[in-house]
Amino acid sequence: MKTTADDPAPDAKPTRLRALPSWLITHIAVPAHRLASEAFAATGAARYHYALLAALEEFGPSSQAALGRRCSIDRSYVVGAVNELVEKGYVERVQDAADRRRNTVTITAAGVRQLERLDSALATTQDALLGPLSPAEREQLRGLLERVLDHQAGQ
Amino acid sequence: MKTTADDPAPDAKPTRLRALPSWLITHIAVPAHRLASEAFAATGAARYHYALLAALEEFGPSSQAALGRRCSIDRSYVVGAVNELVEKGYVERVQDAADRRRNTVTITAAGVRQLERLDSALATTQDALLGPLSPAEREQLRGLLERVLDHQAGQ
DNA sequence: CTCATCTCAGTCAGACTGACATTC
DNA sequence: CGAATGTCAGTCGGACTGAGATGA
Repeated sequence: MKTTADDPAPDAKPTRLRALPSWLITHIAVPAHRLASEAFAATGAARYHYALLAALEEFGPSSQAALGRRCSIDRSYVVGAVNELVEKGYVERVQDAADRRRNTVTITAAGVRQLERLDSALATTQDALLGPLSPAEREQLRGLLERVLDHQAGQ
Repeated sequence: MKTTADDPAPDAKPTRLRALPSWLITHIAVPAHRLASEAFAATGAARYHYALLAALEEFGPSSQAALGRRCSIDRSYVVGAVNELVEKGYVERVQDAADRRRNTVTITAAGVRQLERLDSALATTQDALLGPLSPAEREQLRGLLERVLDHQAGQ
């Protein structure tokens, strides 16, 4: 007897939710975060290491505050993450002579190598995340997401 | 003097991050979540109300466990959310006569009206989230996200 | 004086876990 | 017995806040 809706495809999602970009995004964010964390852990990296190394490699030596702004990371976390990176020899932290409030953080050669290791670990991750999407579709998705993020950053 | 990378566009994001779908998604998820929460609050709804009402409207009366599966909500939260919806008169909860472990939850006429209010509140939200994307691009994005989510659900 | 930087301590909501009684 | 349901308690890492010391 079919009094309740328990029988058919017990985990079918309501079409209203599937039609809602914000719902799709917040739910995809969960595996996206998990996959990235696993890739980091497997490469001996932690939470914000990749973003920090990427910013240092691209923009050169920076203060911790600037790093935080560039990577959308709170300055409180930058402290700890830079500590870890220093300990592993991936960055150097020296007090800025011109502005002695600041620490100038610089990526090392070992840091660049670690960044490249993380690059390839993350490439695998993106495959697992995007699954059946073709390269063209992935780029399409990436471009659309980039525009959405830019719009939000401009708010 | 330009010894550090603090000067140019102080919040420019590293291209490595912008190239990473998982980074884009997890960062867009933050405003997406915030915008939806605000829309819910403004309509007198809370956390999971929309998903639950949508599932009930589409699939008919369901047990709380089935609701949780359909909406990807832990059954612990379903309890509280259904309590709130009952209190507001948007759903009814009665013990299932055939299986007395279960509560059968049914949406009311007032619940359908509330669902429609939430529909239009969320439509505004999607505009704020997706900003400059054309309708065709939004549908393209939505379709790609849907395929990614389906792939993750199948994992 | 005001502001930015770095650092650490504390807070706080949200996601998850475990346990339990009930019923199939 | 094992499995599912509804319910409630507790736990736990992650995001955020505030304050304080230093210096521009």
